[in-house]
Amino acid sequence: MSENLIGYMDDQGNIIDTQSAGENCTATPIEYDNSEAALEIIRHSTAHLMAQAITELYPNSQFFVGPVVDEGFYYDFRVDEQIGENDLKAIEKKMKELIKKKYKIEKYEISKAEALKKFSKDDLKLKVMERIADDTVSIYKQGEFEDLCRGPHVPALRFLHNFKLTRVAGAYLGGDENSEMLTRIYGIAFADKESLKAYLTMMEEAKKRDHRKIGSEMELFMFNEESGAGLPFWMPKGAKLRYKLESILHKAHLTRGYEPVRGPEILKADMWRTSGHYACYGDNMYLTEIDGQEYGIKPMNCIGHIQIFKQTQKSYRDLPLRYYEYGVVHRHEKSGVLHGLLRVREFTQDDAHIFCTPEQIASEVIEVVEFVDAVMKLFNFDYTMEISTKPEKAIGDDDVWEMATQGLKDALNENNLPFTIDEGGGAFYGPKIDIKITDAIGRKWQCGTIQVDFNLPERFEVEYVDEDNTRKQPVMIHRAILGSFERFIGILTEHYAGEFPFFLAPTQVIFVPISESHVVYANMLKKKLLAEGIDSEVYDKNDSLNKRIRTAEKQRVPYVVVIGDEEVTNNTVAIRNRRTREQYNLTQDEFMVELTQQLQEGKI
RNA sequence: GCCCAUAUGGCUCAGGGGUAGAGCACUUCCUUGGUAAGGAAGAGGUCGUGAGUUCAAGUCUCACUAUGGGCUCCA
Repeated sequence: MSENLIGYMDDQGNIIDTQSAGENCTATPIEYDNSEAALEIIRHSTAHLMAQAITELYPNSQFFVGPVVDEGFYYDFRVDEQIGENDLKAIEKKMKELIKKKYKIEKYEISKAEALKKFSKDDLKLKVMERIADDTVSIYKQGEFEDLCRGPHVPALRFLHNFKLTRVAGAYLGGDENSEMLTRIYGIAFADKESLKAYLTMMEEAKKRDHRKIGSEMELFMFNEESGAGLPFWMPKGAKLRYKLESILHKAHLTRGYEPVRGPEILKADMWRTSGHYACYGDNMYLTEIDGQEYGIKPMNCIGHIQIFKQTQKSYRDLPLRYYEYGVVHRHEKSGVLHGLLRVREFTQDDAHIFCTPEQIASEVIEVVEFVDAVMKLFNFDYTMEISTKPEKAIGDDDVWEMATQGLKDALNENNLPFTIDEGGGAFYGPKIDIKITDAIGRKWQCGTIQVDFNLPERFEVEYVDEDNTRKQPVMIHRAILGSFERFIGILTEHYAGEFPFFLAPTQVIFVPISESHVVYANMLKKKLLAEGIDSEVYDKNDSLNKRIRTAEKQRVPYVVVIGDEEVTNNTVAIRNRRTREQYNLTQDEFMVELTQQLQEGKI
């Protein structure tokens, strides 16, 4: 047996640890390294080692589950003491002490009945066993410590060295909000020191591009304690960035046959009763009273668009009719889930509603999907699509749901677009396709969404006159591509680490005149750029040249342009291109051509 | 909402039961410099909010507010 053998993998991809495998196991051996299978074993055992250390430090602790997850492992447990980040070091130290005792990890099996008796005083273990169907359970033992566990584990503690406990958190027992909250400690482990170090470095890098950090460094947006949580303020730089994104998208909507509309921010509560939001979404709505009547601030824009559609009589010739709005909505998100721009209580959706016939659903959905793809390509985003089906809390008939869901699947299938299914994840009024993009730290965020809705047109009695002069009900397709400007800009910021493409950068050019005599030329160029819709600044503060270049660079602007005697005399510019990290000289005309070309890149 | 942590000048942070420090930023002056920090002087905070303990509280306790890490991943 190899020194480095820590388990086997059978034909089905199941991991068998050395404790479970017989003497002559013929399955593929798993060596101690950073392979997926090896890491799973190592991390699982590290979780146990952590539990053992916690038991020694906090003798009253009781353990629930300690699985391996995408990034490392965790263990949920109940403990009398409060454990904070500062206690993690002590636990790590104890873990290292335990390793020195060179325990083997042994396994034995007992019947479930015996196990129930053995752990009769441990209600968490009993809870765990409730979820086990088998008649026998396995127990792993290392030194004095033993734990009910399915495995797999490394043969001995000597395989565990390169780990780090990363954070302590609270977690509901079984993930149920109404259950008791246990303490959870997360950790990570690798087969070698270098990989652990690389992982920790990567986490540091991810922190550096955190949109909250960059957003405050670049003065894009802010929050304010006195004003309330989850309510973002857009500072001049952020507002410029946002305006550019809005403009790009505005043009893209017009070329795709959308028409701009706008509804009020607040509507009578009866509207929300009719729509079903009051019943299904009321907990998340901000309600108020005006002149003795209840009103609700809109959490969605659909109602406004429906009213506009209904204002004039529509013919089948008007369909598909596409209304779009940068709709400001308010939603009461739980305080604990707020997160920078990625989860806020007031945000602006790039929202549209397409009124069409059932026959037009597939082609409209395809067009939206193409629109989504164009936007994602513009920013080089990877994204995935997911179809969500009927949730528990829903309105509308089952067969209506079925028809709409099938419509979405057909649209994607016919175009060979891959998707996954989220059973029960739909909105209460219809099935949907969600577009999820991955941010710099690998987190997935739902951005765009395409939702088919047969319910609202019925509830609001939306109609059009068909070819045969009868009144029919159109279908509504709700869709957003960015999702919200807030979240999307948050993700963009992390994606680009603040180095936005030229067509989005809040300040696109910074001029640094070498001395006072060059300021006039710089200001003239600034004006010229502004006429082309390009934002620039002139850094003529009384600082040294080097200092001003440094300050300009730190702003992450695409172009820093130095202006001196040479440039003024020859009508040229000396460019520092921050995106390509190159330095070169251009004539004024060449410069204008280069910039306007880059503006064009933002066209979709 | 729940668990844990954090909250000091605009920003980043140090300090720590006896009435606050640094760097950057800011203001003024000198310097007019060719590609990532020239020099000098100066202004600015009562330590998130409220209450309590104490002769004395940024410093201890409690509440609140805000921020951060979590709350699907099954022995």
